[in-house]
Amino acid sequence: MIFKKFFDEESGKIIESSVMNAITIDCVIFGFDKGSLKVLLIEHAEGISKGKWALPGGWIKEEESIDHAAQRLLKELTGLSNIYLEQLKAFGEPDRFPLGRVITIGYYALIKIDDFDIKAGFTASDVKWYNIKDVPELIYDHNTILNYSLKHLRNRVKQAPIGFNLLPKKFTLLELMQLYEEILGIELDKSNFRRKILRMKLLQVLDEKQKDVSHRAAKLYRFDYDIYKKLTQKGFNFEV
Amino acid sequence: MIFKKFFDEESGKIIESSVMNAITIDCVIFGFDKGSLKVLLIEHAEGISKGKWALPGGWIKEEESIDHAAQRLLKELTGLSNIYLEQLKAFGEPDRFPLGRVITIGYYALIKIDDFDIKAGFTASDVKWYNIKDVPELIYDHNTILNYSLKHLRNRVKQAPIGFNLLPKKFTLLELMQLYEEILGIELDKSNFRRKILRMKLLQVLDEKQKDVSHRAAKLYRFDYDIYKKLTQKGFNFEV
DNA sequence: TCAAAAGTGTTTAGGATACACCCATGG
DNA sequence: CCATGGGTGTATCCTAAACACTTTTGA
Repeated sequence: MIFKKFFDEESGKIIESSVMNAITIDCVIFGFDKGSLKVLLIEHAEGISKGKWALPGGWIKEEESIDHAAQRLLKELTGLSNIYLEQLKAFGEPDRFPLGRVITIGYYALIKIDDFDIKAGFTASDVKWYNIKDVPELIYDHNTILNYSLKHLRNRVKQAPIGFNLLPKKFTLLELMQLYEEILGIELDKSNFRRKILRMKLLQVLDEKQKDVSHRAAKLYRFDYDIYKKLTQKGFNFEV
Repeated sequence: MIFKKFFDEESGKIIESSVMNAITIDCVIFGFDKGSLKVLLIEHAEGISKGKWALPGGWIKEEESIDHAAQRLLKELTGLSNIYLEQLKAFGEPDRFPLGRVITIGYYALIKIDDFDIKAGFTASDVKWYNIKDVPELIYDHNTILNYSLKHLRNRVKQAPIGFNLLPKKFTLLELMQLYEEILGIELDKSNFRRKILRMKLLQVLDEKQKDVSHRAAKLYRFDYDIYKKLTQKGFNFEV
């Protein structure tokens, strides 16, 4: 039986717990800020990868489900809970990890950057949001995992309105459009985008407008998850 | 180090090889025959699940990638190689396997039933194509895995022309339409389906017709993978 | 000559696309 | 009064969908 150290929230202490020894979880956490898609990376503080950047990840406890492990790790690493988190796939090349055979299960999350402060966990010396275009070389196969996630995100965002998880609760239509433009790498027509997105009836207009902008203030909208659930039940396509 | 028995093709003997001890692979193999979607199941010949039906699956060797393991297992179990095989996702509830903590990685394949004979492998006492609607209770969480695959297949089939993997090389448009109807559980309009599918330019008309049918013989078509590759490169949607 | 499926044609409604234009606001 | 983005309107083209119709062939 292998034991690893964890930070226990209830007691506030570092405890040891048994973990599965050939499987890890790695999380690709996407954010969106100032018109750019970003990913959360950590710098390893110890071990063979000390000083190198990596996707946040960790070990699966013996008694928890893998989904739970992903949620737990994300909470430990970012402070966030109850967010959009999805399994990507398992990565299992025999040589992906230099110290033995370890398969990792990739998860990805979309979060609202403004909702929380990031802070380096106890095996990380630093944690930073990287612009997708400026990601450095990462440890192991983490660049592969990231690229796969990105491809997956581009597909998923066209199937379901998951992009909203990257925006603040209240947003303008232009912000939403720019999010899609950034993720998909395409240009969209303002007028047509408005019509398309509003026709879907997924957005609620708020009785509120932008402030402190040096031009006509735009209406604010919010995404209505209940409406979305009703629409998905009878099959619903989200092409932009 | 844990060892398991394998059938070695080169020597024709049963050999022992080291495997990863907390991870398995399970395969959902879909087929299509006489208008019905089918799945390949095996009956366990030994162990705690003796006499029960299950998805074909097995252990991952220490030195092989998980994709390779899936391909190998599929070959051992069905005789088929080099076919459309995709990772689904990992299933990791802590209680999914009764004798310990084992995470399984699900794969699925679409194959042409007529292309090969199925035969029970050496830890299986029987192997059978089950109509999707008649699948019995399976071991562990295999029903969950199967249901997930089915949902996934229904989605995937709308994104990419993977359905062709289920049909014989030469097929009629009506057969193709019935395949989609069966998988998606919907009814399609013959005329509109023809137009839509032919406009995509994915099919090559053959200089051949159906034989031995008691009505007007239909033209035979085949799917052209090269054309498909060209089309996908510039983003290509496959809604039916 | 009938049944059954192959295959074609036509009409209509609604969405996609492109693009011109007016509106509101801060500087 | 101008720059900037917010927001609306419209003409054109294309496709989806519904459905009626003709053709071919074996029994």
